[in-house]
Amino acid sequence: MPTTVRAWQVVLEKIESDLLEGRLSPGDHLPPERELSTSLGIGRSSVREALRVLEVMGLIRTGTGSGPSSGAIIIATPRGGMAALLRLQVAAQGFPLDDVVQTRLVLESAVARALATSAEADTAPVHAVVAAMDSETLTAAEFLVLDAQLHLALAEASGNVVIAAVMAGLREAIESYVQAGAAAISDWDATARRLREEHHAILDAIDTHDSDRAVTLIHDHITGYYAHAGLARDVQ
Amino acid sequence: MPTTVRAWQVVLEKIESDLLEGRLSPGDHLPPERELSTSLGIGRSSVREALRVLEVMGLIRTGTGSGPSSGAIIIATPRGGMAALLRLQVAAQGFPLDDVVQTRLVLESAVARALATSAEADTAPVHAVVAAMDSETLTAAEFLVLDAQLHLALAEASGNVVIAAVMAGLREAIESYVQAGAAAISDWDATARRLREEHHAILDAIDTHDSDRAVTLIHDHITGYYAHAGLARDVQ
DNA sequence: CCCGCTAGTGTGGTCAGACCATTACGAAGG
DNA sequence: CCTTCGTAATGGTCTGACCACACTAGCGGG
Repeated sequence: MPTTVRAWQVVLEKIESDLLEGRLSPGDHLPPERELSTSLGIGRSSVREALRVLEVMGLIRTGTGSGPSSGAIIIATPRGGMAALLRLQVAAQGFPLDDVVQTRLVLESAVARALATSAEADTAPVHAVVAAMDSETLTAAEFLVLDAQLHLALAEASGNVVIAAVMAGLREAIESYVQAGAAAISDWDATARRLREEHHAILDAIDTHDSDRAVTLIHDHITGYYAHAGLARDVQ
Repeated sequence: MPTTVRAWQVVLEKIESDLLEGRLSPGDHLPPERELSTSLGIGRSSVREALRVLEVMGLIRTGTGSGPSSGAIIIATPRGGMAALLRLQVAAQGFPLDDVVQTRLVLESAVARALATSAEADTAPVHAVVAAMDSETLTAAEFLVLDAQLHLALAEASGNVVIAAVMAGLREAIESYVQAGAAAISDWDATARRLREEHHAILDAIDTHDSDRAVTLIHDHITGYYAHAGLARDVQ
């Protein structure tokens, strides 16, 4: 039992309960910091600590000045917060790299299966990214940026925002490792060619509703890259 | 491009880079707030905002007083942070309930398959929880607490801390809905009996390495509860 | 010499007040 | 009617102060 509730926790709980009770919804403005401070009987600095947490977690956006775009506004965009959390945990060694990769594997396999099974999934954004990656003039870094977009587009096409957010976060959390791995690959052009072919094959399997093949392909695609880049240790 | 880097971001970036470069590791103490403040040329209140973020994300633990357990200590326990993030996002409607349930489904199925496939997985903690749930004198709330522990124990047995953390967070994020669903079930005793049987069946499938059956059982177990409690709308 | 109490020190937790930068709005002046 | 400048509202930041807490060193009594 926490003997003492810290001041900023009071603010956090108040806002969370306001959200749950429907007193606050996406798009709404939070009361100004000074008003929250006086109404809760809590110093403004403590209020700010709570708002900072909400901001980093992607729940609010803050803006100075006056007018409709100022103040703290509920936005509920989970991407940034999830990415920050995962990135920091990986940095602090709370999340082993292998577990991150394996989780990606689980989620992407599920996404591929869902897309290949669904009849009305919209894969147009995925096709657009794959087409962009066909350019031969891309550097490794540019290629990897598009690759991240591709996997994110797949997750978004599945329509599950939780999976999309987690996958985007996982990918960003290991971004530096992916870049380092690319630098360690001697023949990048050949690797890029192979990756392009795999992307086309995955998309083809999805579009032809061959779900088992889609899952196998994306599984091999991910494990293949990490093995090739010398990052994986023990992926199933 | 962020035109202005806010003061607390500087602190966050400094600590993240210290973690990545190995200058900070789990168990280490952060410099005192006042020292960080002067060394970075940033006000103490801004330093505190950054530390608050790290604390809520489960990266550090703070303690007053002096001695080895005081100050800010790197702990990297992702559970609390993941749970807080998911809970708030669900509250703010950034994460639809259905997507949360579906993600649970994906992760738990993967966990069940991994456990049933692995030869040396230690399922003793899982058995202990299942045994505790066999008591007939449990209230619905107590039963659900144990149920949460059960699913968490399964995830932990798989050895993947990322999946375990996400699953624990997802479960906590929808805890209030699960409780509300239980209250809406008329014949709770019969439901509890059925859930117990399903738990035993799942564990049996895992122990006999019947992975397909384990996946099917856990899938039906979860979808069954949400449908019965009137929570699910569109789970695949 | 040893034990116990006490004053001191270092830490996070909190608050109050001040000032700045930015933005919008409105009134005054052309 | 349009432009311009002042004013207000808001977050962003810093400073300084005080409190609560936990340990530590040193003093005094036995």
